[in-house]
Amino acid sequence: MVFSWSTNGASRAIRVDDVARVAGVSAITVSRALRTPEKVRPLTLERVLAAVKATSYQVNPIASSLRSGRSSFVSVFVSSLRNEHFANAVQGALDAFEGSRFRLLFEHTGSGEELAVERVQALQPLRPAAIMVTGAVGSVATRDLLRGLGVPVMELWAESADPVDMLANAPAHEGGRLVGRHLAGLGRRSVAYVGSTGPRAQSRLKGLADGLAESGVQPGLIVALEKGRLIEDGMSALDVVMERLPGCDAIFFGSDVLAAGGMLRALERSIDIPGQVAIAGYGDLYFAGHTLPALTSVNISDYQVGRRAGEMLLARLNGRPVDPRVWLAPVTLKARASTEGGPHSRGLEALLAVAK
Amino acid sequence: MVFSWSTNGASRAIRVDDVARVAGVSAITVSRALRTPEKVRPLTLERVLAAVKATSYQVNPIASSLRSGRSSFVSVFVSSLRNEHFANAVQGALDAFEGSRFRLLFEHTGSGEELAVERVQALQPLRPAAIMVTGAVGSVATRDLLRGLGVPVMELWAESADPVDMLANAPAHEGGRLVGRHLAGLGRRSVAYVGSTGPRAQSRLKGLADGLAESGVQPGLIVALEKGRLIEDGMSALDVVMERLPGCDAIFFGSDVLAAGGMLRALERSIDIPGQVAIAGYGDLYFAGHTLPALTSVNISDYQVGRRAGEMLLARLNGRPVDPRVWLAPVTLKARASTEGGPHSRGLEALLAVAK
DNA sequence: GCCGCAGGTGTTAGCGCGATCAATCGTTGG
DNA sequence: CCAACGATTGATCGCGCTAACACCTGCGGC
Repeated sequence: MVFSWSTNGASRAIRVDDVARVAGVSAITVSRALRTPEKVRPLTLERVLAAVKATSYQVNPIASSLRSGRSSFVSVFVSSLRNEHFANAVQGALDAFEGSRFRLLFEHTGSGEELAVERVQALQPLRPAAIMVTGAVGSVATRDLLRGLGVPVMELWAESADPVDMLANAPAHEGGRLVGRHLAGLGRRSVAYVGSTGPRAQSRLKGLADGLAESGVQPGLIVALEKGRLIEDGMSALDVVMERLPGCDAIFFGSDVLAAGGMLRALERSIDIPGQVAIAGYGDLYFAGHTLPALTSVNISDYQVGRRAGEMLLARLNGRPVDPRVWLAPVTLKARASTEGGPHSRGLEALLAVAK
Repeated sequence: MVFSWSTNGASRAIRVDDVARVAGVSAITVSRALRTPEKVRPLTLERVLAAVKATSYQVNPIASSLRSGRSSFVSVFVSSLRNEHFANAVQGALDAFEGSRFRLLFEHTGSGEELAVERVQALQPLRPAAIMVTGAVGSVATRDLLRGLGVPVMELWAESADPVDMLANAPAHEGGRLVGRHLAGLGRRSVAYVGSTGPRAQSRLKGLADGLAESGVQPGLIVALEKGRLIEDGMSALDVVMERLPGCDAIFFGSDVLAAGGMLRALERSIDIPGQVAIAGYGDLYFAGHTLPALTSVNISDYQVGRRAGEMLLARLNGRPVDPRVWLAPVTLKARASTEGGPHSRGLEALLAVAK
């Protein structure tokens, strides 16, 4: 048996036994001191913690997971980090877990929009401490599987009225309603909606309709984009709107990027914004306040949604009850020049004025 | 019975023994069939794989890690996903590992810019299969520690000439040089640089200087922003430049967001772009081609950098040698109207023309 | 026949920790 | 002083897998 005492070689990692010996207690007491300190006498705790510090001991999460049947990983499903709101939310969750013993583990999502049953099944051997899913969990089979895992589940950006467990979201319906009310309140009567077709878009659209209805207005046209995410998509969507709803005096785009495209195309076509057509976006991306004219948009607190989601999960993981289990982020309308009066209220004419 | 483990939590998970029994072999043979199939007779392999399928067996990565001393996690350090380029790169890496047995694990980065020694030490018990770090690993202690772990290390977005192990990057020096050459070639002679102070910014600036030098031009002013990331920072930076370098005829911003701010402020101050001042950005974010005037920028293939980094790591993890160990992404100048002739070549006047 | 060798498979053991239950300690009241 | 009890601490074992080694088979060469 080769056993090296050399200090310069690949020295063996410190284990609970080593700490136990230094502290003059048994291994299990070290384990308890670190996991359930309230079950250890204060004096003992102190000695153990001192020994931990002295030996630079770090718990081996792998061995811990195998024995306890629970890992310290929070499995995260995110369809794409190229979506800025998703990326910001994930960063929020990361920040929430900073300093805790939990880490975020990215699961492969596959190509489909829906979270596939097999993807959840693949989680089982890992025994994640919690699961975070972007978007609602639609299929009943997947919901049952998730519940069966017996761990906290967080649905992010989900519109579901009946979450699997916990949910954090900026309610799209409310966002849409704020825009509808705003547009109708400004006297707009022929309103088009441009956006994708997912459940969040549906809520947003429903909200828009409800907001408009307060003033007796109905959406005049709905342009559903299958995969519309680019500025170019917004540009061509504006053309579609102007062709199919000639008297249109307001367009609500499902994202700020689309809205920016719409404004650019309007500029090209000499359509006055907001004079002829008011334009509103969704998401309040960093550039929204700086387009010309400044883009009216809905702020959805993306970072906060992820941050709060992380905090809720962490609370549950630490044994604290979380109530209520649904958290809705503040959704605020940022009314800017693209829909109403303001420094650039008359669109291009304002640019001229600035340029003198 | 595929779902038996989920519906009533009582049922035990499938283990190697179960598969072994079905296949009529020993547990170790099952393990070998899955990890090193070339060491198993084809006929046996077939029988085992059939049994795996029949039992819906999934390897328990936790137990595997504990025994083998090597996990299937790739530890990732990213300072912030709010940086779009970083988020895109991470998505690239995620896509590269899709379908493999490896998963990305997000490590807490702490507040400091540099990767702290303790953060790497904290990895030790986890035995990650590989490590991915955003930015170069500067400190010698951290470098030694990383090497000591004996796993593949990937430095992303690092300018280092002497990587710890592997490196994937869009060379900032080259990007800067392209801009310098471009600006000087257009006759610009009084060039300012606005950007942050990190190592990548240094390379970019060095590249700019080299590119300008080809035409005998030197940077006329360097504005170092400690934490400049917002449009507003770009706006105020333009004011600084115009005050301290009155004859300035070109500004290179370290990011497109800063550049957008600069252009907006120029518009407010009736500074003609590119007539009076040419403006170039860096990163070629999605809006760069759609500002007015369109923003000249440097495309850095952010998604590809992460994707390729993931592929290189995966190759090494699968035992294939990776050579060369440094991959430099294509860096291309997207020359647009903000620096040169084109549809909006005369800045505001072009807007007027479009507006008729 | 016998050895040597290599490819294929099995046996044993233990990775490091914590669930479980047993043992011990300290305190209180009679 | 001792019993009774709760509060601490300890001994044992196994979580599921695979490294290390043992063994077994078949084959070629002498």
